[in-house]
Amino acid sequence: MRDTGATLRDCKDCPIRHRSVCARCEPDELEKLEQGKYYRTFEPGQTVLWSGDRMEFVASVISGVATLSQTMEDGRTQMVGLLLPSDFIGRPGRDTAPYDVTAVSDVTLCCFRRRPFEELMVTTPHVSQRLLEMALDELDAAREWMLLLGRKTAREKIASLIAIIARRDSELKAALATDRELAVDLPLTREAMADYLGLTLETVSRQISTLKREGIISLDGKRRVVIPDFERLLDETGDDSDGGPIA
Amino acid sequence: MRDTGATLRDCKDCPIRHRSVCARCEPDELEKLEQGKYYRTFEPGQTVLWSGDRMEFVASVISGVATLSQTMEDGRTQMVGLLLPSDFIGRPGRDTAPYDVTAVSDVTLCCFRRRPFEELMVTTPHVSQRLLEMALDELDAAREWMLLLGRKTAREKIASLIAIIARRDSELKAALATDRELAVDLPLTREAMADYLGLTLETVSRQISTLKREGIISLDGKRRVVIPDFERLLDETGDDSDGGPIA
DNA sequence: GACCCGCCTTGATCCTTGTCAAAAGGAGGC
DNA sequence: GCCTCCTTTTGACAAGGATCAAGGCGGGTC
Repeated sequence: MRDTGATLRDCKDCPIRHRSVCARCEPDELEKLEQGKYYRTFEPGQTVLWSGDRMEFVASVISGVATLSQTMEDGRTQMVGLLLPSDFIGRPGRDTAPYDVTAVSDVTLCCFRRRPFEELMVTTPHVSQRLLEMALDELDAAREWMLLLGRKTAREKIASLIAIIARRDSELKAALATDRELAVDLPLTREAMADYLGLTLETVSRQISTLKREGIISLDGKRRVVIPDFERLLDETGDDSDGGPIA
Repeated sequence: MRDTGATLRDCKDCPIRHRSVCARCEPDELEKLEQGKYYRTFEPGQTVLWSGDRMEFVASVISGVATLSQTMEDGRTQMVGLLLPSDFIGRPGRDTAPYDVTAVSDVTLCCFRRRPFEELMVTTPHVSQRLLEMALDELDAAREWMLLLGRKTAREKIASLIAIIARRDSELKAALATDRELAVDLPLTREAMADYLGLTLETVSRQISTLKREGIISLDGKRRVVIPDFERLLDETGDDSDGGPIA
């Protein structure tokens, strides 16, 4: 929770400028936003927000990975979202957090106090427009995840997770060459993957071992996955050939 | 797909006026909307939209129940949303349907051609504001469903489904008296419930029988469920006592 | 009333995944 | 270098839910 200070002060140089909630803003709107923002950082494992907490701020993820998760009374946990750079935390018009937000890696957030932000939304229509787009995209992602959780086998779940991370990774870097060897870092522990996929960590480990044994992936250390043939991995996801679920 | 004609012409008398996408509209905005709208009806089992179809219109559900679902190549199906009166169909800025939309009962929709609606959104801010609210609510519902799909047992899933339908039902009618006997109609077949819950229809049937045997619910016909003690049903959902999942 | 068809229930069995347990890596501290 | 802690792997076994297979109910039609 230390302040990163002056290192990231200017919105124009912000790495997520074109994809975040402020992506559509005009220079004058950006200036207004710039007034109220402040940075916060979190270390791996640190909790950003507890479910039920009052939300004093909203934020965009600038760097790092955080998770959104729900826990039942007896400890069963389900991850309901993965927060990556440019993703937005918080919901205008709601003042308690519905989920736990936990940093997985070192995370830097660009925060705004909630009230001022809500007022700002009224005066800068480009923010609410963008927020609607982002909410609808998240809704699609959540629904795709419902198919995975409800109907896919453990093997398909693992293949899907790796494919999704690989696809997002390559989006960040360059166009995806499906026929080229590809390597991705899994930002999650086996347990976090299990919580995301609705499995146990043992099953995750076993399925990864099986995919490795069959040559569909290989491991470089525990966390780095090499994908010799992306198409072949996609065959294991249960989705139809053009990548998404039939949808 | 027959036109209901003149029966529902006036927005002021619309049963979903205060909860739909136009809930926030001022009289003058409503007038603009009124120009472009038209009604369509669908019979049980009829498909409103196939996934992949061009979406020529957006719509609000006025009456009846429809489902949103995804199907995998081999036929596995997952329902990703239940569309009830006031729910919105369609996504501004996207022109192919991401999911199948199917009428479960007789359904009446209030439709707008998509392009004019999108233009309208720009000129009537109250529509996009309301759409953002609705999208965020749906996102919460989807995430609650992810917990159910990923972590709940078959028994908890059934109990949760009945509790959710009961709660929504009583919202429509009056305040929920948790200690009073309560009866709800399940608008879904066993198979549709299975698709919603990520189970097979046999498991759904067995769990309903078990809950009945234990006196937690009783059946009046196949579709009507009587809940003698709502609290006791809630105990079986796996959620914490105040109703929602810990969240 | 008899027949049909769709929906639902129930039973027997199988199989995927969860549970419990132990051991193997790997990273960091002393 | 060695120890400790945490993550991951692997094994043996149990169990929850799926699958396969009959039947039963109920609402329509003729």
